[in-house]
Amino acid sequence: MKNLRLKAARAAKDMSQQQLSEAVGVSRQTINAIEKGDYNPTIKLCIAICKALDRTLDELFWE
Amino acid sequence: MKNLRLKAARAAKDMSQQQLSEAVGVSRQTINAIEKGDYNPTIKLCIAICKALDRTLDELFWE
DNA sequence: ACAATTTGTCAATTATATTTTACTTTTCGT
DNA sequence: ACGAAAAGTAAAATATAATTGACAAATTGT
Repeated sequence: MKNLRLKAARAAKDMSQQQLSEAVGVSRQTINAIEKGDYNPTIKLCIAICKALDRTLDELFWE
Repeated sequence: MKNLRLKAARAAKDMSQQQLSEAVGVSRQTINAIEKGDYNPTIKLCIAICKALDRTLDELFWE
């Protein structure tokens, strides 16, 4: 189950996975894995991602 | 930084930490630690907690 | 078509979320 | 006041999130 909302929100900000990973302080592979959907980030990281992309938890991570 | 919204939402459902932990499939200590605020659950667990308490991520975990 | 950037993916390691057991302290009903 | 349930806390073990390095595949600009 890919997270396409995250991918789209990142695209809307014209950021690469690399740039988002730096903005948020994790590795690029972590962002890639989250978008790919094969794991389960911490809430703290989700919140950091939301802030970097000007979205809320519900918008990017609620099902 | 305690999570008082979580504590309140659980109280509103009249559930003990034990009952919530069982509803969600984790240990009681994990629920306790999240309410106490000294760590950082996974998004998957947060979503399960929200569903058990009929709340959304933004209501319980957004800052 | 070519070069450069971005993305996808893998294996090995490190950091940390979660479990288990166990004990103390609060809270609440009777 | 008493006992039982609920909540708070801690140490050690286990599961898994996240890192690092590296390389292939796909995308984008010129």
